[in-house]
Order: sequence, then C-alpha cells, then structure tokens
Amino acid sequence: MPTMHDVARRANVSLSTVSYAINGTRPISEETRRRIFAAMKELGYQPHALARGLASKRSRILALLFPTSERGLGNTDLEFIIGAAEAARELGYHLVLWTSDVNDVVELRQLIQQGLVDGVVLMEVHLHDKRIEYLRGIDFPFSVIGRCADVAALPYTDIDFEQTVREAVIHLIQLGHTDIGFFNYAREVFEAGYGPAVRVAQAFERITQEMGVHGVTCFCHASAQAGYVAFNALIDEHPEITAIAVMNERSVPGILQAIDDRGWCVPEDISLISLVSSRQVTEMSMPPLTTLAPPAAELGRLGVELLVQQLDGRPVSIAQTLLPCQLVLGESTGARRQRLHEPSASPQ
Amino acid sequence: MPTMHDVARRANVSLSTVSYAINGTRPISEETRRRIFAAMKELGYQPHALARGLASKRSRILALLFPTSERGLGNTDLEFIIGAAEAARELGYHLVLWTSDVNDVVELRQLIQQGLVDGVVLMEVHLHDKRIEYLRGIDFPFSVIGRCADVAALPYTDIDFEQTVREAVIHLIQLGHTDIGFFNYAREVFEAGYGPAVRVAQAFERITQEMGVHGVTCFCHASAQAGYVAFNALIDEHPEITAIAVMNERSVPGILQAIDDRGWCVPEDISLISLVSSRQVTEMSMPPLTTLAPPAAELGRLGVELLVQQLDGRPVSIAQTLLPCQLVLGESTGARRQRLHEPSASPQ
DNA sequence: CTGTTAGCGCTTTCAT
DNA sequence: ATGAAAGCGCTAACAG
Repeated sequence: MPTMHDVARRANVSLSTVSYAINGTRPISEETRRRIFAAMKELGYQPHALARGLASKRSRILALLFPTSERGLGNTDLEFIIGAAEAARELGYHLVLWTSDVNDVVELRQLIQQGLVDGVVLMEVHLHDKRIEYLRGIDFPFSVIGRCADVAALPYTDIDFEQTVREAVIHLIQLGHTDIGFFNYAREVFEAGYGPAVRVAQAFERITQEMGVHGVTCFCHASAQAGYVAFNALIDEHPEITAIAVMNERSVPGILQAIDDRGWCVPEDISLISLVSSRQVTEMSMPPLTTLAPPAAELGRLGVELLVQQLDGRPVSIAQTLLPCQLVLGESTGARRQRLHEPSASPQ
Repeated sequence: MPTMHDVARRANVSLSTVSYAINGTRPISEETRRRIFAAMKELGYQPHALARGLASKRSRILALLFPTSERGLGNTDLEFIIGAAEAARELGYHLVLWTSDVNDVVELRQLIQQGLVDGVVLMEVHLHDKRIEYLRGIDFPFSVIGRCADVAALPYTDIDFEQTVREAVIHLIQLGHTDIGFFNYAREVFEAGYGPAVRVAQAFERITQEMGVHGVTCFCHASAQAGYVAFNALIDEHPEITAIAVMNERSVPGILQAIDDRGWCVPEDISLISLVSSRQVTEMSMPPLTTLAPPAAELGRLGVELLVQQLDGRPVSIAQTLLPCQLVLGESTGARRQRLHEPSASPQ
C-alpha cells in the first residue's frame, strides 16, 4: 500500500508538498501539482484515513445515534439511515452507526472520548433529552432529527407537521368532506409529550377550525385491533364522519376491516388518508392508501448536512429546517357521497 | 482530553507500561496495574481510537456494505443493520455503513485503501459477485450475509430456505391441506438466479413431492396488482387449491383482495402463509398473516461475528451457518374446509 | 516485571 | 512556491 512518501519520491517533491497539493492548503505550481497527481494515480494512492485523522485532529467520521429499544423502529427509520449515510459519503465523511439507549449519556461520552468521531447526529430525541444537554455542555458538534423542547440555537431538522395536516385536510375538503375524524397515537404517547403526536393534534384542531369543518379527534393504540375498536366507537358516536386521517399507520388494517365488516367500501363510503406513512407501507394496503409521505431520506440527509456545516466552519445561520410531507394519491380517498347502507352499530 | 502520557505520570510508570496494562499484552504486577487503572479512572481516560489504530494497524472498525438501489429496501433490512451494529459494539468494534452499488468494485477498493476498516460485511450478494472476487483476490477479510455460487471457503450466513419451506408445508399439511399453491418472485428474478428465489423454488418442489402433496408454483411480480391477477389465474386453473404459500410479500394485499372479491374468507375458504416476512409486515395485514419470520437481526449479528472471528485470528472452521425461520401463527391459516361458495372465474 | 525508543502516515509550523 | 522537521497518541520491538 503506497504512502505519501512514495508519491513524493515518484513526483520528485517533498512529502509536505504532496500533502499541500492534496489538501489544497497552500498554492502549488501547476507543473508540480500535475506531477504529484500523476504519481498518485500511477501508484493508486489513497490517503490513510487514520493517519490523516490523527494528525489533523479531524477524523471525518460522524456517528448516527439511534436508540434501538424505543417504540420499534419502523420502515421510515431505514430511510433516515440510508439518507444520512449517502449524504455523509457525498460530503466526504464516514458514518458509524451507534445503537444505544436514549438516555445513556455514559456510552455517548465514551464514544466521544475515543476521539473517533467529529460529531454526532441524534435521532428519536425526547423533549427533554439528556444527550442534548450533555453535548451542549461539552460543546461537542451535533445535530438533531426531530426536535426537543428547547430549540434555542438547536441545529435540527424535522417534519413540518403543520403543513402535513393542512394538506391532508385541504385534500379532504376539496373532495367535499366536512366531517373528518382524526386518529392520533395512544393517549399515553400524547401525554408523554411525544413531539409528533402533540404537534399533529394541535395542528388538526387549529386547521379544522380555521377551515370551518368539523373535526373529531380520537386516540388509538398502534395495532389493528385498537384501530378496529376505535373506528367503530368513533362512527357509532359520529355517523356523520365521511373521512378519516390517521397518524398511526399500525391501526389502519383494523380500520379497513371494520369498514369492510359494515359492508362499506373505501373510498365510496368513507375516505382514509394516512398522515406520515411511507409509500412502501401504504402500498401494502388494499386499496393503496392516500398518504402524506414523509421526506425520510431528506431528513437523514439534512441531519448530516447540518452537522457537516458546523464542522466545516460554515455559517450556520439557519440551522433549523422543517420539511414538508408529500401528498401521494392512493385509492383510499374520494369524493364524499351519500352512503348506500345506513351505518349500524354492530357490523353485519 | 487526557492521554496515555498523563495516565503514566499519574501512576508513576512509563507510558508503555500503561499501554501493556490496557492491552494485556504482557504481564504487569498487580500493584502496578491497580495504580494504572486508578489513574485512568480518575482522569476519565479513554484510549484514542485513531492513534491506537494507526500504531497497531488495526482500526477495530468494520464496514457494512449495503447496496441501496437494489430491489427496494425492505423492512427486514433495518433489522439486519441493527443486528450487525449491536454485535459489532459488543465485540468492541465500530460499524460504518457504506451504501454503494453491488458491482462497484472501484468504490470498495477506495474504501479499503483508506485503511479505515479491518474488514467488511457484504449484504445482498449476487451469485457471481464482483466484490467477492475482488476481496478474495487481495485477501482482505470479509464475510457475507447470503450466499454466492461458489461457497468454497466462503464465510457466510444465510437463511435456511429448505427448513423454511418444509416448516410451512408441514404446517399446512397438518391443517389438512393437500393442494398448495406457491407464489415465487417474478420469473425474471428467478431466472437471473436470485438466490432466495431459486432455493425456495427447488425446496418447494422437492418437499411437496416428498410429502406426497400437490404443489403448484407460479411466478408473480412484487406488487398488489400482480398478486391479484396471479391469484385469480391460479385458482381458475387449479380450483382444488386450498392453501397458498407466498414468497413475495408485496403481492399479498392483491391476493387478499382477490379472495375477498370472490366472497371468500381467510382462512375459512383459503389459507395463506407468508414465507420470509417479518412480523412487522404480517401484522399490517388483516387478518394478521401466519409467517415464517426470518431471523434478520441474528443474520446481521452473525455476519459480524464471522468477520470478527477471522480478524481476531480464531479458528474459522465452521464459518458457514444457515439460520431457520420461525413459524409465527397469525390468523391466515386454518383447517381445510369445504368451501361454501363455488369458485367463480370472474369475481362477483 | 518495567523502561526506552522507533515508528504508524499524515498535517502543519517554521524556514528558505 | 517548496522543504525540513516536529509532532498527533499510541503500539511494539528492543533492552534490561
């Protein structure tokens, strides 16, 4: 494996000149740089990452911290990760995956003290996240996918939940729906202050009111069974509802089943829109769901870019970005119509 | 940030003694090692990963090569990754995620030449994989999740497709089914020699024959629509079929819809079993599917362990492991029954 | 059992 | 515009 020394000799220059040529850290005559790069190519030279990192005190390695044990990683999380990995690569960084508990500051400190990484990207942040406190305390570069409570000077990227809900509601209104149900996460999750649950709930209230339509919120655990039960309860109490927005994709199969059991059809008798579900997931439904697909890969990408911006010392003026979800039309939403069958409390 | 030098002075020993104490590379008197570790603790010392790697020529960093553009990321892939990441951590290694094209040997070479990683784990290998040829050629440590054609001396781990199919068929037979349909991937995929498609097909043929039941194989693209069409075609031609095993989970929603359109019920009129689908995916169906869930996390873990074994110079005698899928009972399989409604070629 | 020292391959002053 | 040389923090001969 050729070293810089080999390149230097072959190009008839000193070792340091090669270094400067590679890093562009100081002017090199055109002739010299040509020779150097030629020598590099001939030798198939690649700078040694560890040596470079040790000498420059910049490893060009980032860590992506993602808690494993949380609420079960979904399909979207993989896209985050891939997005982050690709962004890192394009920016000339390596990405190491670091699975750890959300609140385990000890492990985080160990990771950082090893001097391996220049900065970290956090996923699944809590509203009051120990890790963020710690990183702020020691002034170690980081960025966040999601948001904690105190976002002052926090470099983060997150989904624009306001826009997401607005677009969903507008879509339904345009189809003629004026009575809209909303399935949030379970009440516990909401009350624990899980960001997305809270933000979407607030947005739904505000926007339905603003638009002058009738909105009914209900909480629902992340399971088909819960969806089945919750749907029936909701419709029994609010038979006027003709469209439902679901924040909680795991409950969708149950909802669909409940609809079917009433002898209803989607979207003829009721429209269904999923609120932050990836295309992949919604395509697994029959009929394929209309959804507001989250920009998962972009979020991962942006998380990395935010971090690299800091590391490369560029101005980080606007380091807070909200990304919109994108309306993907499936076959689960349609024009409001009079239902052929009267709703009945018990199916069949 | 304290260095080894600091520890040495505080413990009143030479720098090298600290090194030896940490690495256990040579005997240290109990008294001395006590002092050293005390000093380390007091200073909160952590060895510098880059320096250590540079000096020892072992970075303790692994790369997970993850081809992104292939056949769309599945839910299982994330579990692979997590499994691998956790295993690496437990073994004292870091894991960098390297997304790249399956056939891009150039990038792989660049990665390796940087000297950053001690070895690589490959995912999504092809039967004739350029990367494997390359790695074998330069004798660089690696392991494989999946299998290529020439497995001689190949350190790999993969799903035991034979066992998977056998268990599925037995499950169905025990429920009384004797006419079983099998949905493979698309014909092109099969003919291109995609390992899982080929292996499962062979296993299905052999096992149904061996068990003396009637098996019908069909190919099907990975979409709900394809599933819908393929199911109807299959049943029209083979109305005797009462159970179906699906290798291709993306077609399942279409199959379910087709069943429903005939006025049939799952599992009363027909049983459905999914062949290598994660629990997560099968739970999204209504009813939840019976599946043979792949040991995704274990595969990832094992891939890393296989690699680390080589790196740590342990005997790698049995470096080829097949892992079984696990039968997870859903509600999509049940006893064979006389169908109430006669099958009809065109639904409704 | 412990210390001394020469690198690992590169960056970066300090000179010229 | 280029070179020489001092480290970065650690490992691993070599010496005792």
